[in-house]
Amino acid sequence: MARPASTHPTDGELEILRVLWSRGPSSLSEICEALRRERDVATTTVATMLRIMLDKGLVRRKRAVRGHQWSAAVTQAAAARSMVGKLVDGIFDGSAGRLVAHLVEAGQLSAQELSELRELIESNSNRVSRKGAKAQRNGR
Amino acid sequence: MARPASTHPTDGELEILRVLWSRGPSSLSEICEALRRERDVATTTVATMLRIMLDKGLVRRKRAVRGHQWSAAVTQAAAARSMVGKLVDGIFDGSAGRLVAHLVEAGQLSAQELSELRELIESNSNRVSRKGAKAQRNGR
DNA sequence: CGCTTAATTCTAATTCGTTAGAATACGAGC
DNA sequence: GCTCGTATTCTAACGAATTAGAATTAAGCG
Repeated sequence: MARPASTHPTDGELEILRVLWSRGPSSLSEICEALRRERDVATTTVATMLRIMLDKGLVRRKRAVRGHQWSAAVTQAAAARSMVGKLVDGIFDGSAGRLVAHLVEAGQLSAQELSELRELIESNSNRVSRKGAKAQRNGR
Repeated sequence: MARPASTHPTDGELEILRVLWSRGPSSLSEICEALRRERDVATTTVATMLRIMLDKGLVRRKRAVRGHQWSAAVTQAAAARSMVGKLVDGIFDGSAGRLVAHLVEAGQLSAQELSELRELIESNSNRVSRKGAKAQRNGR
């Protein structure tokens, strides 16, 4: 009858994951230090969040000389996939294309990004059209 | 010390907004009916959510013959903008281009969507490059 | 007018997310 | 071994989100 626990990382959890993604495995104090560059936060708060994230399977830990060494248990790409999926289902009727169209139309992309994107699509649409005929490459 | 109220619509609120976006202004019972095509929900639950959404400025209401007529106070595009912005800041370091790259690389886009996208970029990069810097196109 | 039914408001239970103090554990140095 | 400081666990407060019953309001109809 209450709210179900989110399967995706929350905002706060994402902050910590960002630190771990960019720094790699870190101690509690290192995580705190990184977070404090953005905003004030108590050490125990971070510790509590880490414990909860451990239960959820978002982070892992390994015994270290002093305390633990914490690391992300989900990759940035995996988190991106699930969050983007949710967004797409939520407002773009499940169509990823609509999301991209929105970005282009809303002018969220710089000219440079657009041109990079064009290249990316170029190289990627080749790959896609060859997919399923991958055996072709060497004989088939 | 508690969680701050979200500035974006929550999952439940989004469900209701989706109904209003697709149906237009609706009565409580019409909203309930639409929601019940997806899952079971009590009328009072929907009424409570609408009242909260009214406070947040997500919906509007107008007196009707019987009760009110409810409508979305935010457009789909505006909601998309804020939610995409949050996602981009959250995992793509503020770069919308990275989000699109993720979509392309993760194979979330069909071949057809890719080609449509290519056209969209074509027509759009003209617009963008004329806006500020035309030096890009044949400079490099 | 009184009954039915839809809509709304009032109230509340329950869990989640966020925050952090208090208590505890433990390695290091004197 | 005892103290110092860092890390962890325990505990808890509290608002947000979700759900919905009970009570109330009000329209429409016979």
